[in-house]
Amino acid sequence: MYKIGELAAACKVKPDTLRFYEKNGLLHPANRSDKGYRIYSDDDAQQLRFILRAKAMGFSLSDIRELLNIEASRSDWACADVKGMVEAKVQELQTKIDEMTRLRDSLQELADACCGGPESAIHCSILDTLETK
Amino acid sequence: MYKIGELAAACKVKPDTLRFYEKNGLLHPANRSDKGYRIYSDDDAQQLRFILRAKAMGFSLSDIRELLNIEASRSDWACADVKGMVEAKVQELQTKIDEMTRLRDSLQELADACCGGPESAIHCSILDTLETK
DNA sequence: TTTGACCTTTGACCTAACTCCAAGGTTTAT
DNA sequence: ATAAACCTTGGAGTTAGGTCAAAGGTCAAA
Ligand SMILES: [Zn+2]
Ligand SMILES: [Zn+2]
Ligand SMILES: [Zn+2]
Ligand SMILES: [Zn+2]
Repeated sequence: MYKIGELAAACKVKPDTLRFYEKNGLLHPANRSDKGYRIYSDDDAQQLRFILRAKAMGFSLSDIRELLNIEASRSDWACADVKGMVEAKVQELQTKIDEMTRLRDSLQELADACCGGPESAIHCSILDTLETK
Repeated sequence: MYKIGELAAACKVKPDTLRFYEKNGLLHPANRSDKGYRIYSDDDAQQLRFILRAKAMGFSLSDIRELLNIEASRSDWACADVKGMVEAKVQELQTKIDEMTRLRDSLQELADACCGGPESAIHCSILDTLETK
């Protein structure tokens, strides 16, 4: 059984983060002390670690809420459901990667065309390109 | 000379966007009509196109403010300054791309380990992995 | 007993880049 | 002349994931 500061320290997050997760339906402490302090169980601690691991894998908090629902009653779901979520996330990331790669290449091309020298930018091809596409 | 709605339509943005750019020091209309309407000149229109092109290349509005400063007095800057900005942006994008690629690969690995079948997720390796790293 | 480290709640603030709304004045078309 | 379509300002709301501050209650050690 942990008080909020203890669990937060153990998982290297701030107490406010745990309150935020609670407000957003991700982690409710098992109970409260008679004075109203949040008391977290070992199961809660494990669930927090689940949340943090999923976050580190790139899932949003709303993805994680879904994953926790599935985890809470695994037998109601199929592997296909879970794998589908993960693959959708892969696709989402891939789309962003592609877009950023495209931007990076355009910028690199822009940079390559500029002499990069110490003289005045009056003739700078980068500015020229931005000025008149 | 354009009223705000005309310039906005010509560049496919909303009037509110132009007001936002003005408030943020990116584009001030050349003058105002006697009744207070914003009046944009052709130079303003060109500057807006500069802004939109730079945005499409991935520059933030604060980057663009800097680019506009340079553009406004090109002779005070060197090509090296401009090229440096662009290369910093390339590096910034590259860092994000690398991070997202790492995430994508981890997720793909997670997905590959799951059978993805229609049976119950009780044995799902994805959930197992998230539960106990 | 008193200090200091905890805990509680409510609610504001942060970044980025808009987007929308309300209440009112102006211009344009019919 | 009047209605639609425009313009003005100020200020609030959006998304995501927290982070902080204020005002007060609680607990442990010296
Ligand atoms: Zn040069
Ligand atoms: Zn140059
Ligand atoms: Zn399976
Ligand atoms: Zn599975």
